[in-house]
Amino acid sequence: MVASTVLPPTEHEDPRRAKSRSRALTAAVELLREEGLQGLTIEAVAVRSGVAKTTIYRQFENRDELHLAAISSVACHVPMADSGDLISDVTEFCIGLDHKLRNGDFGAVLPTGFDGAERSETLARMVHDTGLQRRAALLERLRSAERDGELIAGIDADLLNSQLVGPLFYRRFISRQPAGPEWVERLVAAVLTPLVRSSSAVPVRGGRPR
Amino acid sequence: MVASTVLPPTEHEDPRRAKSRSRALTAAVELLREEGLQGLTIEAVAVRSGVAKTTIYRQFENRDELHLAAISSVACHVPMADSGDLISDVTEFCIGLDHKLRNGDFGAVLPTGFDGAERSETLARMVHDTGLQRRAALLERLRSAERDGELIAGIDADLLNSQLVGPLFYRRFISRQPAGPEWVERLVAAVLTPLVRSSSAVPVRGGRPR
DNA sequence: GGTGATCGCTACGCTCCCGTAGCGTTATGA
DNA sequence: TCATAACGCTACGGGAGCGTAGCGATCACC
Repeated sequence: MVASTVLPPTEHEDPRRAKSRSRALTAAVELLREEGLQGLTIEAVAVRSGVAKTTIYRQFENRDELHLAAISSVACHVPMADSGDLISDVTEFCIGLDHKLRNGDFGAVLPTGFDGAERSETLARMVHDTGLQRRAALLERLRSAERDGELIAGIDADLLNSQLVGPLFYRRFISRQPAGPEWVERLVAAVLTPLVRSSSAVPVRGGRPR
Repeated sequence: MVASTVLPPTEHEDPRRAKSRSRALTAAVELLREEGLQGLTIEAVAVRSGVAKTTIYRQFENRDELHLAAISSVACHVPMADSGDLISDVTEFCIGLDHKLRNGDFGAVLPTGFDGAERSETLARMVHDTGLQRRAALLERLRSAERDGELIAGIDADLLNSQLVGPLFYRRFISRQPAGPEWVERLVAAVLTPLVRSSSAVPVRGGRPR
């Protein structure tokens, strides 16, 4: 996906080529941060990066391809621990995700793709793929908890993913409300507590796990 | 909010003015649907609506203001019933919201504002305000259920709002997964069942759902 | 050290869109 | 009826950005 226009797939790549692409992508991400999709123009990237416009066109066919590459260049990895304590692992995971949504390049650049994804299949897939690693990690952890008997059997892992991660994205991009570690902690507790086997079923409320 | 450039607030408005604005806004929404924010230009709106470019400038200072007005013009109302059965009321409400997110102008136009909201305070407020009625209706219904004893006491209504509505937005705009009435029903059940008092029915964690 | 790939630079034509001005025409409301 | 407010139309200067072409200089690799 997002292949450069002319690239030797496995073979050795000319370091000059790699460097100019890297500089262009960095500038593109900065521009997206500061001015949004509107500010992402080939000309602006050229000026900021110091890479000649012609050189940029040698690696990216047009602005859309550069945009795509910029988004995929900031895809982030959120680590998922498996300590045996599901709720604390997932809480940590969600706190990490929330932090990346609100501080890193990832969260800043992602919304530049939402509108385009409505009409571009490629961009839609890119926006979607952005969450694949995260979703896979979460699902795997949930299933492992199910196997270990920490969770009740028959959980709907995909539904749980939406329940855990959806509110974070929602508050960050749509309702634009604050979140923060304590809030995320409450969210995870509310979602998972009713599903864990051992603990008595005390739902949500002022619980203070960990 | 989003006041027209030159408008007599309460006084009678010239019907010619109202009509040209309405036609312009309709065209703007269509363009946003079909081509996204990129396609929203004063010239394109003029051509499509049949309203002269100069006339559009007489009512909207620039593209951003027109964009803002277009978004606020599609703000939708989701009705909330109070039948005494909380889960069925909320389920219906969420199904209605999901439907509007995926079919109406509202869901099509909203993402055109996500990127800009990162940098424009006005647009951010607009995107946020888009959910005010919905949030208020949901919160009110939750509190009424709490008063009636249908819900346990001490619920965090704002958290619940994010839990119920967040996943819908998330799947619509970010993960781009399908939803549908059955899925929404499962979501609402998962979120609310652990909190309803008379939980003789369908405990999510009960014996052995399988 | 030689060869080919890559770069930076300048320049260009082109398109789109901006926002304004001027003017005659038409509909509104007093 | 009549003043005026709003309209549509045309025209314009200007800026931004696109994408390409041609060139000499430089760097990587054999």
